[in-house]
Amino acid sequence: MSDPTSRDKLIRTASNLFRQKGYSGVGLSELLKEAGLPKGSLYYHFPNGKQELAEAATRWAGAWLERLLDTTFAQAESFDEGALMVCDAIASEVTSQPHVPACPVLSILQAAPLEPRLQITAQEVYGSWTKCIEKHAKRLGHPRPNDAAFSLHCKLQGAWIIAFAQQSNAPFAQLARTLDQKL
Amino acid sequence: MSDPTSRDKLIRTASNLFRQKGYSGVGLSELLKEAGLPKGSLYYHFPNGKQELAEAATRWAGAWLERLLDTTFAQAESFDEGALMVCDAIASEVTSQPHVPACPVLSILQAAPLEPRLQITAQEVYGSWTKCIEKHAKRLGHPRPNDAAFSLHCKLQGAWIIAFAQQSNAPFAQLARTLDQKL
DNA sequence: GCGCCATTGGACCGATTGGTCTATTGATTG
DNA sequence: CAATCAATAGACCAATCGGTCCAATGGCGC
Repeated sequence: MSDPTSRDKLIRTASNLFRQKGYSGVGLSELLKEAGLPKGSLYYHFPNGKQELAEAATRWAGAWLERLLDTTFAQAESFDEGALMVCDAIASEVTSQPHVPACPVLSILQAAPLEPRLQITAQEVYGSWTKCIEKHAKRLGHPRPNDAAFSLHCKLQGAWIIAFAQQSNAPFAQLARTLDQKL
Repeated sequence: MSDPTSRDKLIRTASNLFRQKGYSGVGLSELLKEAGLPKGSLYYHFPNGKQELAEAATRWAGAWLERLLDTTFAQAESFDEGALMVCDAIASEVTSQPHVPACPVLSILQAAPLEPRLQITAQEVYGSWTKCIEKHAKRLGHPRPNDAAFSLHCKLQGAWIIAFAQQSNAPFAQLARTLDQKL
């Protein structure tokens, strides 16, 4: 059939770069040079070009984070404990890289006015995360699963953005502390 | 001396556009056309071009939001009440415009790897907000002003991003609800 | 009315943008 | 071996990018 490593390489590289510089901040030439692939490969695997690649990269990274949320929460015995574990999990994932990457959705968010499909993608990926957290909130017997999931999602997003701005995982550490104090 | 309306017009227009499409998503020609000014004016008022304009626009909008935080919290009689009022205040400001704008700092955040000055700007503006909230937390007798300020800042940032993605103020309404329930 | 200078207007530049198109490669078939 | 076709390689394109530069403008002091 086809070589999965080439398409995969494009998605991974796109995800990395977009999460650092944003959709509009990354040029195709830069992306392809980083991936070590020619332009022909991009438009073979993604006929709609940059937008289609960005969507695929965001969904790919989005699914990865959803798995992280799901498996982490699965080990928790209470919602509060799960929230804390998720906070630590994201913090360590984010800091394991030389450059602290932004949330995958953030990369395409500001391109939404230009590319309507990306706005839909962003909403769907956000929705999948909230739903995943809500599922575990329900399972762990939280009285208001939906509100709890939304609240945690908000806090994580906020901490992630501040961490990205500071290029440090300190905000995640502080978020963990405030979660502990129920602030 | 000089006409303040021209420089001002550039800053306002830049702030609006950057908060919709991000720093890299806005071209100079588009910006100048929107402002109704020629290129000469931009480089007269901002010799360092786009980057300097973006920094000025972010600081300008940052100071505006700080005033909003300050005056809103000043009317509160408890930290929790202040947090709720601030949430509502931002929500109504954001929804009063045809396009829900992102947080001013977000516009330049993804350009930080390219323009180091903008990263410093982002950190300073974020810091000014947290400090402002912390000041009021202290005044209102909160036991942990710093953690409380950070936590509220996180929640607001998170809700703002989700509101931007959905182009709706519903996330602010839900945040207000979860604040009420101390989630 | 004249000269000065802050400001504007916009032509122009090389570099880069996202995208198209065709020639070529190379592994897999018959 | 020949034919096929998925996949790569990269030349090429018009459009736009951010930035430079200088001539024209216009209000104000003399």
